Amino acid sequence: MNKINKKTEYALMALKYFSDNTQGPVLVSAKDLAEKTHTPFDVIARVLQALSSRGILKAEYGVSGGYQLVKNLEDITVYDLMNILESSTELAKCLGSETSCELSSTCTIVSPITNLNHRVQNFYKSISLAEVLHV
Amino acid sequence: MNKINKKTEYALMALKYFSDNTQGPVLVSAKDLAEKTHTPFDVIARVLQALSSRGILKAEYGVSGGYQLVKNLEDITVYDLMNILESSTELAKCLGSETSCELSSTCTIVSPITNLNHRVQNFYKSISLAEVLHV
DNA sequence: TTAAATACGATTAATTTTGACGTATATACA
DNA sequence: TGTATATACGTCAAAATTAATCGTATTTAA
Ligand code: FES
Ligand code: FES
Repeated sequence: MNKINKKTEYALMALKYFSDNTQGPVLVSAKDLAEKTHTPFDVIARVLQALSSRGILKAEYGVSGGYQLVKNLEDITVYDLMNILESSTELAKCLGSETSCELSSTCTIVSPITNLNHRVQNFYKSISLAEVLHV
Repeated sequence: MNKINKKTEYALMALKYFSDNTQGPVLVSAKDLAEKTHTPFDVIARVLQALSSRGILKAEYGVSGGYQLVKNLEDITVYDLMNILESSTELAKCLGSETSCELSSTCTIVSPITNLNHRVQNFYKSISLAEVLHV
């Protein structure tokens, strides 16, 4: 289906909000972001946690806590984001995990798929979030 | 999830079989291809029908019938194949169909997603099946 | 006439994605 | 020091999508 999932979409919305509102308060809570982006709280909360654990956001606990953008969008690629939020960035199930192609020895297109997979990943690695969001 | 679906995978297998066996008989039946590629008959049969309806294969009815490759793999792009066999080639549900982004006016990333979508599609349009399969 | 092949509508099964619930932990502030 | 508010995360259920199957019609060589 070649689609990015909702989590990646929500992440783009959140990051766009951060980069569009550099004047306002630095810390923005998950609740606020859910409202601003019209996304379900539970889901975007998870997304923010994931971005935080990967050093893109910084989390502040407590009453007036929230998240802060701490990485430059120029330095994050679309591939990075997918890697954090998609269940898998591989073009086929067999790639990447322990269920290796070589084991299922009947497959006739291991090397074509592997090759295409690399090309797609390199493509996504070549695009920064700054490029995507500042259009 | 960014994955190609099984139908696209099976199509690659079938097309690879055709292009690897230019010496043998020109017509190959769905049954044969299912055996050669170790794929479920019903599914690959549908795939072959789809490729046939789009002018990539030519179908021959009857007892000694089957399919024949009638298009040059150089002239088919990965995008073409996805367009034939994937439920959608768009990066987000809202793109392309009648459920337009503009209608769901709360979305904050319509133009970024649209832009990224074009880039991805152009990327897939730039790769031919010959390039993919002859590695 | 019959067997073997394509064509396709409809349905079911399997998998993946999305969202929700419950609870633990941390911190500012009254 | 208690309370409200915020992040963190394990688990589960619902929804959507993908994959596979069943049944039947049509075409044609032998
Ligand atoms: S088993 Fe990996 S491409 Fe087929
Ligand atoms: S509605 Fe189309 S990208 Fe959000």
